[in-house]
Amino acid sequence: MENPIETESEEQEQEQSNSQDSSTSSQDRHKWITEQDNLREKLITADSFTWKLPTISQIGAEDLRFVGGVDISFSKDDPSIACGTLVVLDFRTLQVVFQDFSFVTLSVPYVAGFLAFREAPVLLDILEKMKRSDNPFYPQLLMVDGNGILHPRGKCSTLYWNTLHKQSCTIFFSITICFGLACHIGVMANLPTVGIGKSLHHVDGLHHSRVRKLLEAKENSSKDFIPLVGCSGQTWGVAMRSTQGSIKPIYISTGHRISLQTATAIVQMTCKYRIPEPIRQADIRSRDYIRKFEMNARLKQID
DNA sequence: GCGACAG
DNA sequence: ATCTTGTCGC
Repeated sequence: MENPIETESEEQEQEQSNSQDSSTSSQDRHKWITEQDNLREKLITADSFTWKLPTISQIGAEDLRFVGGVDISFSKDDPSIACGTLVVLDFRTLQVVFQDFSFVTLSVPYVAGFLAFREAPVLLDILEKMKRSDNPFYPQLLMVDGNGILHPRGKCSTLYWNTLHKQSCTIFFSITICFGLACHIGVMANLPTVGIGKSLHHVDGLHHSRVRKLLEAKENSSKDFIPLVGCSGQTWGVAMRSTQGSIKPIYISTGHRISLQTATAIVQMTCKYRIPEPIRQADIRSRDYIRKFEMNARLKQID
């Protein structure tokens, strides 16, 4: 009888001997995996902060006040040119109180499961710059455009037949590695972070069909929260229907130093639209910034 | 071997 | 991520 834990080492690498794609070699993937493993040792998935969650009735000085949002937009002219953006919102008013941008040329490609190695460096730079300057608006919590622990890396798994749902499922073991962009930024910046996914990253038997069924089962309320419980029994995050009648939910997961419960509550309070306001503002302003940059580049061409 | 694969 | 058109609603 095989011990299922032994499948742990079956980290299957696709050998890319293709010389064209030097930037995603298996050596790179190996380095990335090791780095994720190391950073994950510092991951905290429970509430770990000094501020408090404001209540409707009373406002305290120690309440959460400054919530950040980060996003990256790309040039349509040159896809390697990107604009990293950090915004900070006042949690009470949801108004933007700080914004900063940074242009970069990205050499690391997007590889599913390794988004952080492409996007985190720019965003961490902007955060670090803000912290260095002792800016009073430095965020107490950061929302990230991408997942937290809802992340499929390191499939230490086995297939089994789930008679209840009449489908085959993948069991994950405790050694499962889950460390998305939000975790990566959270640990590196030592900041509470929440991951916001706009589409579902398949983990532990969680597929669109399964989530859709769970959503349809709760049609009465305007704001729904569906725990994303995988076949193994682990809760990876929450699917949230943030807008009334919206078919497409957002996917919330713990990044760092926050529990899923607290994260969900805060995201709900910042949702004027489908996407929570810190992420939405970062996205809008980032696009705007790169659009103006491209307009300038066009004008210079004419000269 | 094939499909799937956050942004 | 980005490319796309119109359309509905305030």
